[in-house]
Amino acid sequence: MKQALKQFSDYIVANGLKFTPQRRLIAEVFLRQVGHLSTEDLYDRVRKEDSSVGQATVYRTLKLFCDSGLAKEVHFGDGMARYESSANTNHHDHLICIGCGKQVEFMDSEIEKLQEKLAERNGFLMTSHHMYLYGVCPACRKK
Amino acid sequence: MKQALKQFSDYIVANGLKFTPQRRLIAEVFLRQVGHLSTEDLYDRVRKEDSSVGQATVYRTLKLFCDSGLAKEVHFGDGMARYESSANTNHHDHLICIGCGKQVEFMDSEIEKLQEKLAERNGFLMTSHHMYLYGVCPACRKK
DNA sequence: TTACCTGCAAACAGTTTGCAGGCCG
DNA sequence: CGGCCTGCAAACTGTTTGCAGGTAA
Repeated sequence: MKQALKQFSDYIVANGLKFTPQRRLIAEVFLRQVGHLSTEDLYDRVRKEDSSVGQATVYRTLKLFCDSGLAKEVHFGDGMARYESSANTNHHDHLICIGCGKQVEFMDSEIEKLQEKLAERNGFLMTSHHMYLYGVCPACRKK
Repeated sequence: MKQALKQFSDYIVANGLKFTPQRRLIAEVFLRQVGHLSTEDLYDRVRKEDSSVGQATVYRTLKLFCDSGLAKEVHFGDGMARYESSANTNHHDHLICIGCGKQVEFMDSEIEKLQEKLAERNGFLMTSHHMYLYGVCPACRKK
């Protein structure tokens, strides 16, 4: 079993929960994805492999992913939650094209350092952050 | 008439729309606020001065604020839009306490510069960004 | 066996929209 | 006077929840 999936099943067992076929399937499909996934996307993909799975189960399982540390919820400001695996991928931020919606993920340790400094300057102990840069991508700039 | 309010009425007239009492009231109440305001907050405040105003009008007027450049929509990831005046206040980002929800607004030109550089490095022309830092505020750290 | 889970559908919260009447310009 | 606006309520969208039956351990 892959590492991330094992981490999930361990979490489940450790908390007296059950590692059901649905949870396994949802986790497998989710972990296959490199970037982020909306709940609906994930639901559609899961249903392609087992059409009997309910939407509520997907929602509930995604919550479980977050609790277990397997996934993280991210928001792009369009009133729809998205999730990304925090097991395979490292922390990153988002660069989003306002023309075509293309998304680039990046990480800049210099910015990260400044953020922590800034939080500290305000007396805060920083635990996490979200950063979204919006702009026009190379392809859209040519149009 | 205050500058920001004038900007709004100008925009309205310029687009062949009407500067109605409701729009005026909503704008006045909105502009009175220093930080950000949820739609519901604004609705409640407006109703204290004129209880006949409908919720839909507040929603529609907030959209109009955004179109006119008077306000900007911001998201904190709790599934509820908030708006802040872009007329009186300069651009800023948010530092949010995960303990008590306290919010500090800040602006750091060093970070801003790095963000633009980064976007450019990816071929993007940056137009805007959102940055949210989450952490524990001084008061909550002591608990 | 017995929690815990599931799918379903109803419930929810925030937001949008259709409509009949009202009012600004 | 005519087109834009309004309040109301119904519709919508993403998400959550109650329930009765099913199932992992």
